[in-house]
Amino acid sequence: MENSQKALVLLRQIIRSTDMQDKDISRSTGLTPPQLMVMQTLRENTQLTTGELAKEMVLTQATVTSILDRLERKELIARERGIEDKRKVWVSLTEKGVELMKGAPTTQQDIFVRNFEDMQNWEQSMIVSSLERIAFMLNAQHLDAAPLLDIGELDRSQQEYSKN
Amino acid sequence: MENSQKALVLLRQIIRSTDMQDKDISRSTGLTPPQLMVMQTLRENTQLTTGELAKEMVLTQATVTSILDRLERKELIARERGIEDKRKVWVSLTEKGVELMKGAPTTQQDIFVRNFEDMQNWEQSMIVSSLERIAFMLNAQHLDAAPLLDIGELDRSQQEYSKN
DNA sequence: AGGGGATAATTTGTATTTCTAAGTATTTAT
DNA sequence: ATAAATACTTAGAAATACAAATTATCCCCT
Repeated sequence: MENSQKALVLLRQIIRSTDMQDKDISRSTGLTPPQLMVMQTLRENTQLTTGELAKEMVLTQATVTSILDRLERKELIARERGIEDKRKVWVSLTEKGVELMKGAPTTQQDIFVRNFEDMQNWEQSMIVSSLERIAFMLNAQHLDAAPLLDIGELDRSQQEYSKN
Repeated sequence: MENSQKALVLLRQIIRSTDMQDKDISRSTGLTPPQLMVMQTLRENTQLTTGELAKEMVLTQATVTSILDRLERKELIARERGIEDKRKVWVSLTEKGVELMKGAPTTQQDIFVRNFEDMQNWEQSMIVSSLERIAFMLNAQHLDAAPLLDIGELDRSQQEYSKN
């Protein structure tokens, strides 16, 4: 098989694995995958606005608002109007939210780190630079391909998420 | 930063990029992301049963059934009762489905392949073996961690996707 | 042969995600 | 000071996702 095909297959495997892991964590925390993603993002950033969360998760603000509604009802996050800019809403984990995220969610990362650190240093470096290469390529690709794909939008017949 | 942390960050970037790409393709084909995933899976496998699709996509059969309903309504896939085992339902792309998948969806992969093939051979090999390593690790990890995470299920208070 | 359990898919019912469009409040720029 | 832009929410609708129940078929065992 071509190297490029191998890489594509492996990438799909990697994405599938992380997807399954996310579902494991979802189940063990009692959160849905999007809710979990909000929690994870907040764990790493302390405080974010609704808009920043939306951008980070590649979702619309409206979507994030509704996910936050549910997390707020469960008292896992708190919303706070901005003082300096009152349009903004700052979101952060509550005590309870921090507590929940202390359990299972870290486990997976810990296992990864442990396995990763068992490798020889040269291999770690090799992997990091490979991942850098791939990440860069894929990122550039998204930017390049978006305009290309828009050409196809002219004649699509069954458009609109909300109409299928 | 630690190598392991770098790797984690890069993996997240990679997943985010592919996620954005999928959304681009979704928009250009007029399919939702899950619908697209069914189509892509079928493009690679010619014929699959509902259950095989569900397993491949890490979803329940019920969910896949409802996605298939909509794709069938659009005449992009066809269902056919198994002959040798009548419980099974074989799913495949229709002419129209194949046609739709010929456009945009391949573009992204083509760009990837083109970029990948521009690299030196030694670098291609390096990346492939790095991805192999990561894919293997993550896969093993899912299997290892699942039982661990189940322990936490005993005292979870807000369980169940369908009750949040 | 023929019943009981397992398997494959669907149906049902409900919560959640996700989007677009419209609306509100606030800030910024002219 | 007013218009445009920004940040977020609300409203409404389609799609996704699950568990549980149902239907049909298969397979095994006595």
